[in-house]
Amino acid sequence: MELRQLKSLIALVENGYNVSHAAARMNLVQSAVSQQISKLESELGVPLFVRHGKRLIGITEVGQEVLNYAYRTLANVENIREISRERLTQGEGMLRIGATHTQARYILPSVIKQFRAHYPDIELQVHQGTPEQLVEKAIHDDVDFSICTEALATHADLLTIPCYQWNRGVIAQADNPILQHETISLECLTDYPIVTYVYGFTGRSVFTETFTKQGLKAKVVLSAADTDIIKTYVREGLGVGIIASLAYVEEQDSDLVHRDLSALFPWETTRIAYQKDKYIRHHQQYFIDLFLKTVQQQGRWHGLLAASEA
Amino acid sequence: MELRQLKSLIALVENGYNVSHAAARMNLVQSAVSQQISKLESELGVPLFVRHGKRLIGITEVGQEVLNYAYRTLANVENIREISRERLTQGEGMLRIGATHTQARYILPSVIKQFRAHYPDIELQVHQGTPEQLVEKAIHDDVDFSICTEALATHADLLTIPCYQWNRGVIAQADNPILQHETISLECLTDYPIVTYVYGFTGRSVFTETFTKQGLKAKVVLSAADTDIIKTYVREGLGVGIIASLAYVEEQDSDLVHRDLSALFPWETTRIAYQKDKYIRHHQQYFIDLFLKTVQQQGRWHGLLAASEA
DNA sequence: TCAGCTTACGGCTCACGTAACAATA
DNA sequence: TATTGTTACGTGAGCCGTAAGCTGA
Repeated sequence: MELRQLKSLIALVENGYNVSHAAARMNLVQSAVSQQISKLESELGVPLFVRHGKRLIGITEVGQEVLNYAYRTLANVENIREISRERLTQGEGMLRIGATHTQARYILPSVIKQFRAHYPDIELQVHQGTPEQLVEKAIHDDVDFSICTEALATHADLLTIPCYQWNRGVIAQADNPILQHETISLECLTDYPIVTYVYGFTGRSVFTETFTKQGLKAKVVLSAADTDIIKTYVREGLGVGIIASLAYVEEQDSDLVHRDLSALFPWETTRIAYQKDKYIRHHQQYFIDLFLKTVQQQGRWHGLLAASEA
Repeated sequence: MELRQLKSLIALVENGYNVSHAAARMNLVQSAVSQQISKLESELGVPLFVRHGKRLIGITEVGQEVLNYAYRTLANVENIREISRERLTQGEGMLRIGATHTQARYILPSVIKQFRAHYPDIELQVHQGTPEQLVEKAIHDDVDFSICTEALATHADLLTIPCYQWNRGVIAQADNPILQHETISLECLTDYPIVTYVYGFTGRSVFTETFTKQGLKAKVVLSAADTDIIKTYVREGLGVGIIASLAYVEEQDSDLVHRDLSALFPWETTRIAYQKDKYIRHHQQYFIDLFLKTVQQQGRWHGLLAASEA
């Protein structure tokens, strides 16, 4: 068996079972790919593709299993290259972090500042996106890892490390009547117009679900993807904001009052996610360690750590 | 990069960095291996071996990392072969189970009986050994998986599945004075000559530790690797036996009296262990499922399952 | 001097490209 | 007929083997 054959297999599947396209993608002619596939099938003694006459129209069950291992095999080969590249370009290269706006704005700055001090020559890229996009980016190696709260459970190819937990708080203008309640309950919140995150971001689905479970419904008058926009509209008097508490910054937001709501909502866990079989370069590992250390020092962990790596 | 090169790398390390031996092992001449290693090193751009002049005397740090991925890569390739072999020889082949005497004698029979009914043409091999040997066998693929209680935590390359829990009981001849105690305590046990397992088997180390923690010391007059021998000497009147309760069989051992001691000792967890990256054939998976189902039906689980896969 | 690795060179295998053929839509 | 896959065949890259050259022990 040759790596060449596994590459052909993958290219073929990724190009809709079209040998010509796969060959073009590999900078080869059709016949070359055709031959490699034949060799692989004859060595294994099992057809890997479903054929209508000569035309390939699908993959067999065995083919699918082989394909999975072919991906892993080539990923390992890529890791070997990465290891040596690491050695050759130590302290150089780049670090591509996938993060939501909340992470990038409120959590990452202090970590990145420390990182830069240690690795001044590494180019840092912060890729923003929705949690779904970040998961995709991590899977397709468009980023080295993604930091997010949602949408991580779905993919089996990702390894996730729980980093910290957060919960919500309400922010309001100082004269807002909601602040006169001694303790703020869910029922009480439904009386006020709310500004919070859009679906898919920063725990919005859990937010909504919490009300639904109690048979309640929050009056969300505006939802936004990031906290700064929420604050802006709260300042405009559109309503009270419900945000991740970590996004309330005493110094900058002194015109707004923040009240903790962690008694009302479940704690959310933010995780770092990266490809399961990916080789982690030293500076990547350093960043992860730094991130964990930093959030730990900030006391951002609530409750017990559930052992949850797959 | 070529698989050939990774094979050379591995062969070289496994033959004490001796190119000639490695080549002989691969049925090649020295120069061939030498060339492949050169190619690999020049492609990666990093030396993988430590040299004294021309002689190889060790592996570099990078080399070690590359080696790890080389093993994984070739393991994946082997898995691909295994997948197709599976398809070609469905229902044939063999199942190689590593087990201690206790497993083989008291737990496996009913599982194996069911397995044979479903896969009559599969050759069954039960490889016995000490837990340490079984772990080694699993790692070196001398068995498909090993079933044991000890020595599993040590190796990172093994995946382990908790299967069932067991604890100890005392067995004694009906007229033995120990049976007159209403409840048997650790202190009480120290008064009697004890026959139990040797170190490394069936929880012996935990057994000893339990006494030590209480500042006690059991008077072990004879230790053996398997329960049948312990029973034999108990019948000879040498002392009272302390065995895994599951090894007391009402029908066969009616001449001996069994008293449960699970209040005194920690529960032990028996696990199935196999290579992390190994491809599991259908009949292997079937056996594992059958084993789990059977011990579960027998109610052999005590307490909560700790999520413990690595 | 021996054991052991590298380098040079030649034969041979085999992967790829060209091209003719086959089959499907 | 256009598109796509297979088969046949020639060429060239490269792998392995032989053998000569180095280099420590």
